[in-house]
Amino acid sequence: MPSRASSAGALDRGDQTRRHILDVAARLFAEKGYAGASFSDLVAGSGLTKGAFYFHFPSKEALALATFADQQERWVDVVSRVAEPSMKAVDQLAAMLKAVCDFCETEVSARCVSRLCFELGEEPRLRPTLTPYLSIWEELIASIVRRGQDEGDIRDDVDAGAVARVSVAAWIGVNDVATVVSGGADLRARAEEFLEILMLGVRTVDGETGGGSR
Amino acid sequence: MPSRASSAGALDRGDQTRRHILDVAARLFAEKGYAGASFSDLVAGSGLTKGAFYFHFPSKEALALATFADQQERWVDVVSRVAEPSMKAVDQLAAMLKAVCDFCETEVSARCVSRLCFELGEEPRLRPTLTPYLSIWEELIASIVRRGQDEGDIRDDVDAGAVARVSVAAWIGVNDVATVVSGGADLRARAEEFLEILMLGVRTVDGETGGGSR
DNA sequence: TTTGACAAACCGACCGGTCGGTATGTAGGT
DNA sequence: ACCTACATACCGACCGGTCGGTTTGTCAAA
Repeated sequence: MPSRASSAGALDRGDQTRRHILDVAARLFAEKGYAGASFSDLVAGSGLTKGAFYFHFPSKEALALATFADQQERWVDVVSRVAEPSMKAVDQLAAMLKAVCDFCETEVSARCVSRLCFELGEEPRLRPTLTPYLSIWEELIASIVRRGQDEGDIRDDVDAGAVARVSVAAWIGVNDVATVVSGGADLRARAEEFLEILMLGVRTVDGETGGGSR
Repeated sequence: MPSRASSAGALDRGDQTRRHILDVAARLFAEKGYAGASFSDLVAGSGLTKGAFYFHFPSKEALALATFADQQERWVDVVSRVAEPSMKAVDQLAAMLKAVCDFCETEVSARCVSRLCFELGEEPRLRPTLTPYLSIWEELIASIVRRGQDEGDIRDDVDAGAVARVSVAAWIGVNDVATVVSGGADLRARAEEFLEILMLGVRTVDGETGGGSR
């Protein structure tokens, strides 16, 4: 019996450390940004040493990229969890917005994705790695908007892609503004304000069959 | 009788230097952010020396704050220049958006205002200095929206303040996204997309007297 | 079952360079 | 002479990164 199973608790020690490093990095990058969070900060923040860091990641930049990818996955998880097939598209959009607000309120590290995206994106070399992050959201939202059009809740004469692009950008801006004016306290209020105004324009008028609000 | 007037050409040499430093700082802060632009970068970027910098500004932070304030004034100038009393409010909003797009396209340093606002705003101590920047825009836009309501072009049942808050946040997000996905090339397209969708919701329906679109 | 070879995981001292900041010097106008 | 407006030299702390060494876990031969 080459036992097989056993290997638990030992072989994945490295994975655990890697995970820990990623979590700490996400928090610090979210708080201080890429340039603002020094390697020493990261080392001190975890209980580890430089050697451990550089064993798992070849450079600070690579660590940031890995952190970015890791946290992006969490965002995708959070958002896809609210998708119930029975839900109407317009309700799903609202639920998604609520979910990301919850996420931002409970996890300080949530903001690291957008911060890293924009700070690292300054370097044109890294853009191909970063921009898909935005595309994913834009495409996801666009597809839901199109479904909303099929369901008759969203006007047919609006460009689903444009709605998606605007929504993503607005969310990012709302997040930034809320952070600086209130430390994130009024994030939810501002986000709901946006959704309300957006829906004012794209929703079909009650009682109509869809295809323009007048 | 202490001469007074004459002093031209000599006394304002310092002002010129200060101006030059501010311009260089604006460009570098816009490109690299506060933490990313080192003092040495700033010194090297201008043809000057550290001594000159520290004569005019007591610290890097003070320089950043001064740069922020200086560039913010330019934004106010750019926007207020498009305001003609004869213009209808809705047209003025569109003109303002066009003006800020132009500004961002021609002046790379334009972005330093928002970057500094958010990066320095991380420090709660500086928020009281920074947040008025956002309030100014929100209040300016809100007042124009209210005028649009008086003129019957904007629905009475929308909250002008909310429209303003959303617009400012959306603009900031649009600017960020456009920078990272295209280096700013599609800023105008994305900005117009936003205005279109916004207007879809807040504008009164043609032929109606104003006060709700249905 | 012990043992020993080997690799993965981690440590921490150390590197050259750069950070923001200061102290001192000095040219030139008034 | 004195003050403004710079230049220069220098500081300690810290930057991201390297490296030789130690520990920890894996597996196979004895």
